[in-house]
Amino acid sequence: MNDYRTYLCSDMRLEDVGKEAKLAGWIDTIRDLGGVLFIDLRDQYGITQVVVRDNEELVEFASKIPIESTVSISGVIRKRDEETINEKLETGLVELKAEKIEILGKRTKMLPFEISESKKTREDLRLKYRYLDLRNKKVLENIKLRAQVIQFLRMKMIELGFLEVQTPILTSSSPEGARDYLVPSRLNPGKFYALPQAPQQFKQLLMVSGIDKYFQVAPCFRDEDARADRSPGEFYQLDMEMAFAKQEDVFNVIEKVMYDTFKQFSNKEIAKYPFPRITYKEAMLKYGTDKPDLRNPLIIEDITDIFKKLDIKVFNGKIVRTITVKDVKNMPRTFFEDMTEYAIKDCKAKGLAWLRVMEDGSLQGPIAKLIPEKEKQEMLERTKTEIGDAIFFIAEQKGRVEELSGLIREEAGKKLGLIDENKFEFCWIIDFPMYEIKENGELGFCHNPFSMPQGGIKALEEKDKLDILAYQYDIVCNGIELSSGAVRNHDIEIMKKVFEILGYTEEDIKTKFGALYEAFQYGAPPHAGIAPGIDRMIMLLTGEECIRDIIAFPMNAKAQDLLMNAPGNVTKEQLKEIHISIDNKLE
RNA sequence: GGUGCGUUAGUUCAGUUGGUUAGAAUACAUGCCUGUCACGCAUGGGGUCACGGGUUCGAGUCCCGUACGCACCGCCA
Repeated sequence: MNDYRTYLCSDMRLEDVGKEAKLAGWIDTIRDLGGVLFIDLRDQYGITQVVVRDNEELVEFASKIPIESTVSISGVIRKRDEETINEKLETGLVELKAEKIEILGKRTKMLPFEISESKKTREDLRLKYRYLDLRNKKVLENIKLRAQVIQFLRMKMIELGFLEVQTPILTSSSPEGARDYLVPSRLNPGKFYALPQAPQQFKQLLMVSGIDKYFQVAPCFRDEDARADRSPGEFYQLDMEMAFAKQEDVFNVIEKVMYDTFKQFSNKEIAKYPFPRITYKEAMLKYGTDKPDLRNPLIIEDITDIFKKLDIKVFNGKIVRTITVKDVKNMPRTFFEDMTEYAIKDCKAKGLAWLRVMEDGSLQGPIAKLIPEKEKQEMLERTKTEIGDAIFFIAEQKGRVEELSGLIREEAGKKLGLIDENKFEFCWIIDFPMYEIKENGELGFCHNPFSMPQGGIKALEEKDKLDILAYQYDIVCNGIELSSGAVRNHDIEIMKKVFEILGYTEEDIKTKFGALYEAFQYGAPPHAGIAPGIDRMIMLLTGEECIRDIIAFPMNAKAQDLLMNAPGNVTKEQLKEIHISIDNKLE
């Protein structure tokens, strides 16, 4: 290959025995046995054992090289003896007998942590020395997988006829929900660019331009707080949009891409597409969430009507939902007590009623005696509860009842071991409402204002506002929301009406979405799209629970880059140039 | 902005009811060892117990505050 190496550390095989060779890499370990010593030499691709012997001077020299230094070692490839073969290594049948060792980059400082143990090390330290953390094979594997996944996604999208178009990073602030990152403009004093929260408006404008199928591995920027599965600051989406397309057209593309990608990079079982389509309303009722984990077989039922006929204090005036757990006759009473404690402590519920159906058909549990025989039978039948099963009861106000029953469903599924970790279960959540009542009691958009309302102008004029649905959908996998998407509203008249309902004028639309508003008056195609989160896909594929583990140079929870010291201070001159002065009170 | 948990050797951790010289593993240094592969063995150096205050005869240990870290809530096309 070149002066440093003629082989990679993963490549030597039996057929190479006898050849002169040169390897370059990092010293992973040195095993010094006195007269002979072994070096495990590591590069991105693998590890090869180097043996140093029969040369006192070279052995002495090698034994003093600090591990994690970079070296170039030349010698002859030899076959390992039968009893010294290492089956754990790809290169384990051979080794390089060193004749010359050259130190290329000596490690002169003490390592802040052991490379092989870096995943167990304090996170801020790992991030500060990320380049060392990335020497760890397991950490590197995630970054390699990420590269492969992104390459595969690109290839798939191109195969399906999509065109990758890059959209600006320096753009204007958009009223899309999250906080913007702002960038001051030197040439335009007092004015600011914003980094895109998503290329939403650009991709819709591309549709108006005549781009038929757009996609982009798109960086997105949002100034919001982090979570374990949410990187602060920046993240990537597989952004896509299709002209002359409806909801099902988007589904067909994404189902193929998701299925193929997950099939390609995971051994877990994936249900073949079409993925189940679940309406928002049904999801909230049956799973208590708009991002259900379908690996969990438990289903929530509504039996409010049965309790309406009775007069039981804790249920009166409440919506009553149940979760039937099958075959729990051998579960100890503590299971039910633990569930109740979970509901009260972790979910801030007032309580959690439950009933179990005993061998003789009798009911046991805190509310067993309060329910008359007729209603008992009706309840068991409706919830398909049989001997050996049990029911949990969730009684709450609307809104809260969904949330709480969703949490109970999730916890019961976990506790009973019902969740198959070897599966990916995708689904679509469809028919999101167009509007919802916000916390301040006012009507607002449920998702985003770009979505096309179902039923058009007619529905907007005639229907109860809260009953109006949008062509708005989410794709969910194992309880994780990968993305939202929508059929967009490309009709100015409908758009005006949509905003008018919330009290916005045409002027407001012009101010907020000027470019789109204008463009849609020059012949816009109906279009639809979606933007699955790439980071979350990779988390699912790697099984990592922390988003930082699948990003090469992640920021910490406070959106700081500990390696590069960002955000950092700038000089007065720099500030002056961009017409910014810092409020002294902040310093 | 709020809540919870945490902070002891370079690193990962232990440290009993508050008790006298704060330990282990690993890393590091030195030495021994000719077939190891997480080599082994021996010896050694290494500590502002996060910081500040308080209680106490005595604080790594109990209390209060601060800082930092992580998780969660709020927030999040």
